[in-house]
Amino acid sequence: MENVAIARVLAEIGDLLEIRGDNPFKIRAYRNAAQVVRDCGERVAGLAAADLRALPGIGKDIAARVLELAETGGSAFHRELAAAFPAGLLDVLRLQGVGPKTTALLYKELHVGSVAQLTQALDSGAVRGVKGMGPGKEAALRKAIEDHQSFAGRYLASEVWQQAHAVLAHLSAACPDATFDLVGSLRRGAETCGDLDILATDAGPEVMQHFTSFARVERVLGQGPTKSSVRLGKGLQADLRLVPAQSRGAALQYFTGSKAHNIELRDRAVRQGLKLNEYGLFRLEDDTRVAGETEASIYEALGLAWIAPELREQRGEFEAASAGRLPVLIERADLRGDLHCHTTATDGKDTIRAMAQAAQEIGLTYLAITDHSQALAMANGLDERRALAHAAAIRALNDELDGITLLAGIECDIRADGTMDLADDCLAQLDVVVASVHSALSQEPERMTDRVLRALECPWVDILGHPTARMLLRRDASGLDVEAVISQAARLGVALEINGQPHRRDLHDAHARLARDRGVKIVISSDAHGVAGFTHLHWATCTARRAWLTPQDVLTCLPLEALRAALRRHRRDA
DNA sequence: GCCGTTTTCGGCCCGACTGTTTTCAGTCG
Repeated sequence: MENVAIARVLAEIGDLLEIRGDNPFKIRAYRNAAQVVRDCGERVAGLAAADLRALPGIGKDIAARVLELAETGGSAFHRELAAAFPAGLLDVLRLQGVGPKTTALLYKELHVGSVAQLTQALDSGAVRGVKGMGPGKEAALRKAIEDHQSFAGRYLASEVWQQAHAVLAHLSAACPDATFDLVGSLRRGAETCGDLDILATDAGPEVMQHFTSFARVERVLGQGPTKSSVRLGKGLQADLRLVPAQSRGAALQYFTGSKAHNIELRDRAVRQGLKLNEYGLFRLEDDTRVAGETEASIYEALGLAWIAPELREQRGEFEAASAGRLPVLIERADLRGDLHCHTTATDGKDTIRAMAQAAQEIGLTYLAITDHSQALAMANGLDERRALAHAAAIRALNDELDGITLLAGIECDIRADGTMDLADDCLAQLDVVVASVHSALSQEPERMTDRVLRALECPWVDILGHPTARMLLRRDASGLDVEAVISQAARLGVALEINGQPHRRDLHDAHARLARDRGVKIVISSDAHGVAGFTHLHWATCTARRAWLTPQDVLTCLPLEALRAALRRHRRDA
């Protein structure tokens, strides 16, 4: 059983306990454990009880449930809880504005067990007969159902980024003296976002009116003097909070999250006789402000170094910050080259020359052209003859370029049986080979793993591209045993890619961190299919930072000659 | 249900907004 599947069951136990009205701290414990499992780089299904219990937030009971899930694929406790309520009740719980109390009330009073039954209860007028349900609630429920049907609920970070900048441009024009910060999951560099969070300082309450009257606002969900929420196009919810300038640091900290990080930080404050909220850090005894104008002042007052937003996921950042062992995280500007992109030779939109110029303009000093191999017929993939001719053209262009060096590479398909799509003597003549899986994605986990392990045996494979082939919000990762692949990559000196396409972000952060810990080098790639695609390096860097990576962990931070020497084909220690 | 440099028992983050309440509960982040 994969981590995401185990995490799903644990989270659902939390939801069901909540409807049942159970101890809120028990509910939190299950949700917290679900997050820990989801973020764990290793497969928790493969861990022994003692190792499970070593994970933060997993104690005796939850460890036993995880073991049971790993062994049997199910949990008796989960089945028992689920049997007590209709399956559709969890959908009711997830409606906007509907919490556990309302869900339980509707179920108890009206036997509402699904969104469809809630619609019926609204239409029949039964809802308004329930105590506490007025016309306002009734209308809110109808809107929530409407939203539930039209919005899936999560958005790619890159989509939210675009909307965010449109909102910021509008607000900045309306309130030129105000300061606006993007906070929430977007600031943490997350892969997907549930909403968009914006913080305003140095602004009057009229900023709320400007916000809710923005042209792209489809619905105002709430408006007050310091907090407003709106629904933008495609259903994305955006929240704006206004705080005084002296609280900007505290509010940045608070609204950036994550929730788990904030709970721990507040807990630390309480243990030191302090109280932390979005307005500042205060002494409990007399409410004296201790810090709040900057984020760093808050962390410092709590005995911690400032923690980069990407690390705020309660994955060991507090221990590192208090011990002075936080990593100096990689930044986009540390990247000296890109080893994965496409041109018009296959499915790219721009020529070799245009790609080279675009890469140079963003500060790169080398670029590997890695078009597709023949198996990707749909993309006009290259056979051996075309691949070598393409390589010759790439190298010839180097004579005309100044300030950037092109490498002749290929993104070679890994066939369903694990053999490479191009002959060894062809691959040997190239400067760099990225091996990737593009087909037969539904293979059984064992077969998929064997396939990739076999591909890595090919001595000319330097990099494994987008290892799990997942597509965020579209399809799950393949059944690949990533830990086994990491071990093989470490043994053979193959680098693993963090692919920056916004819907890939593959490897994801937890696996990239594990790979680094096991001695595997990482490559940060754009997989650009046109000059605009180099912006993907930003998203790959976000993932690398969330994986705690430093420039020393990433091959593409090396200058060209050192990079060449570090590629698997040239490694002396391999 | 988890956890421990005050603790193996007794805690566990905190404030804004909404709708239904005539003083507050529920939800959200």
